[in-house]
Amino acid sequence: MRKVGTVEHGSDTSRRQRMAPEARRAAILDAAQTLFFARGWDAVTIADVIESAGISKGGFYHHFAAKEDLLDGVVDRFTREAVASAEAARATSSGDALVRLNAFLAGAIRWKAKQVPTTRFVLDALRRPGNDMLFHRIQAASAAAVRPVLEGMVADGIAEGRFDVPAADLVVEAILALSQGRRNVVEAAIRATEAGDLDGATATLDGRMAAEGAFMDRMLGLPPGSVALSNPEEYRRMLRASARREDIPRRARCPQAR
Amino acid sequence: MRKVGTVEHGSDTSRRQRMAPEARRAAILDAAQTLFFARGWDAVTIADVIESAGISKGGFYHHFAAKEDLLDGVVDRFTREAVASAEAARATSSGDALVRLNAFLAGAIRWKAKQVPTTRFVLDALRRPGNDMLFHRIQAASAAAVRPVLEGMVADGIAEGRFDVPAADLVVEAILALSQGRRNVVEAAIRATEAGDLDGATATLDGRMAAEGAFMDRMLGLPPGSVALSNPEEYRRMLRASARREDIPRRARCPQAR
DNA sequence: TCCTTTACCAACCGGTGGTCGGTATGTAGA
DNA sequence: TCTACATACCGACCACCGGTTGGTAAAGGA
Repeated sequence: MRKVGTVEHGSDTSRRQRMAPEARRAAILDAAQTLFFARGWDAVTIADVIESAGISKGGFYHHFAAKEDLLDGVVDRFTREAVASAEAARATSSGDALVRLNAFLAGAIRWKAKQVPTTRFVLDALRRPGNDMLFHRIQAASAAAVRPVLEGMVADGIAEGRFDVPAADLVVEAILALSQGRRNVVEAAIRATEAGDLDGATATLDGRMAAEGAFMDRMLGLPPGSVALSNPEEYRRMLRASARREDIPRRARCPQAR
Repeated sequence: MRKVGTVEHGSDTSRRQRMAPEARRAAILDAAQTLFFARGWDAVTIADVIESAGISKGGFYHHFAAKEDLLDGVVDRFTREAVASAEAARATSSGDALVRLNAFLAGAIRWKAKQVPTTRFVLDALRRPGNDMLFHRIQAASAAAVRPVLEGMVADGIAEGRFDVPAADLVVEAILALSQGRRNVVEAAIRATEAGDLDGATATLDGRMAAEGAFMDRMLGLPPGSVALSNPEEYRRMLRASARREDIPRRARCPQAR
């Protein structure tokens, strides 16, 4: 038996409003996502989350069994968005396989651009130890979500006799890897933009995308210039938008500087 | 001031043997590596490591500033081995760029085969939350170590007029991604081997490697069959060897089943 | 022999994820 | 309207983990 005494656990002043379960869950998830993106996985404590979400520790553990469930929730949200975007791009586009592929890729890039805050965070945090987990999970989940769509498009192109590939699954793997490797270029471009060199940043990013297009032409057995990823105006617009956002403030206290 | 009293800190019975710094460091690193590979990053505590290495907590922190340094040490070892293997393959091979590339790839695959215990661990643990970090670090460090070698070989081939590629850096990215994506196939092949289907496993693995070769032919602008990765006899031998090893035992106590 | 450095130790600490007994707010049936 | 049960929520408490600290003894040079 524990010595609890006559403590009034739920005094009227401290008791919070009762919310619908899904709403409370979403609110906690929102708070957690913001904090994770600002500080990284292991720099965020349950105490931070419950303070930000306005709930007690016990209340938190009523909705989530463990801290890891927060990660799952955030990653799930990303995955769902990516899938929805990819499926939408696939559904709305018409024409032959190449046209649809171009539309899909453009849509995916545009979705990625909307994720610049996240990207920015990942760029900052990639080398910081505590964020490996969050980064890895998001990347793996996104790739897993996009892969089947890409596979379908490549298979369609082959079936239509439009694409000529020796190994379709390897092509998909390579395309996925390219989009992940693009991160470094985007990082450089964003930094250059913030440093004032919008022209140089645009050239860098557009050059990378043109090279990716040429590479995909080669992989899919298409004549050069078929996969059209070069789009300087759009990239300029994206970079300019990315430079305008504010950084999410970091935690004030820093327990050990190491 | 802390109340220490007259405690005998280093009684004769408990004081350990004094070792050479590098030897002790290596011993701790060995213990840590075994534990990490068996249980994963965050399931291993400092207490586990020091118990396994036969040293006190204070002694541990004399050699390592933080738990993360253990990770760095383990990953560094891997990276160094990969680099050494790659450089050796590059140095010993003679002939034109294609011959050297084939020799290099064969050497890299053979090195990977020696890592089957690790691979086995990663395969088991990839979905377990605690190992994301270890997995991600090893993969990133290996890729970072191999990338410059690959870049050099591709550049050589282009300079010799042997390869025809639109974007060399993207080709390297794709090759790296292919070797990482191969993991899933290796996983399936090892499982099949352990289930008794050595022929099927060999066919699966060799098929994948043949496809990778064909894909690289395409990327490098070479006639089909140039990059020779198909080698059923060797893969059969590797798989048979991989099936013979024992699993590292897991931790006995499990704090919460969750 | 003395002194400095170094390898090592045990106790301790702040903080973190997670648990537990208990309380208030619904809501369904009598 | 009263009662009974499920559920949203609370906050004190706990085990334990990574890391710090003050101190000890062996090694090694002068």
